[in-house]
Amino acid sequence: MRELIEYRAEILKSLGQPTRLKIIDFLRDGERCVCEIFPAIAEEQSNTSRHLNMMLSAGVLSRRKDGLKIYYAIKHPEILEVMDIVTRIVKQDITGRHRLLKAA
Amino acid sequence: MRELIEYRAEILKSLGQPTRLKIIDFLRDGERCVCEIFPAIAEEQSNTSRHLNMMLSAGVLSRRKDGLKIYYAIKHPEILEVMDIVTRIVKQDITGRHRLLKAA
DNA sequence: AGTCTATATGAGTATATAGTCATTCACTCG
DNA sequence: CGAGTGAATGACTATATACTCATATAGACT
Repeated sequence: MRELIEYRAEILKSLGQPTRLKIIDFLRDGERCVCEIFPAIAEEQSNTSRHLNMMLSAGVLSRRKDGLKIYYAIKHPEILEVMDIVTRIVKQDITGRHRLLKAA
Repeated sequence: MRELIEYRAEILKSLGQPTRLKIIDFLRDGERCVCEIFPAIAEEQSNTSRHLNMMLSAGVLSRRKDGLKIYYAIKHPEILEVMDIVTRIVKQDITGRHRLLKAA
């Protein structure tokens, strides 16, 4: 069961990159094909494809083919919970910083 | 507000590495000094120090000095929620895989 | 002051990552 | 079949990362 740690790290790492976060944010409302994703996040198709693939093999996304298009979606709704929690932490920390700055 | 994404990524990235996960797991029960942490996770003192520093500047850990010792702790309890969710995802995925393997 | 202890840092190495451009692959459909 | 479309991949570059060993810092204690 020691690989659990590797697996957990893989998931978290795959979420911890700005371009991939943009993808996750964009997929929040449901599955999208690559051709919708890369313009939405303003990245190259090839780069987007690599990031999608990485999140797929980390177990964060799922993939579905329909004709020529490949649709990616967030595989576990819990991923969105994680994102919400992290967003909450960030906002807390930022207001905390403001407080400190004002106090200084 | 666009830096929010960078900040979120920084937090998640800082959690997405096996050695750092071991540290987080070890700090689950409360603050510990470096001298307790690095033997517990079986890593070099210097390497441990760097990881602690990284998580500190990502806003994941807090730091307290007491005499010669430096105590690190998990800064936001929400971090543990995140870890629990991710663990749940991993376990789900693993049992899912087993099911698939058995079916095959 | 001098020693000892706990932590941090410099320097170096090997590997991983994100990104780009060009090309290939897998299909679909006329 | 052949053209055209959407997605993936090869090759490359630049930068970041994890780690190690050795050394530096900061503070405590005699």
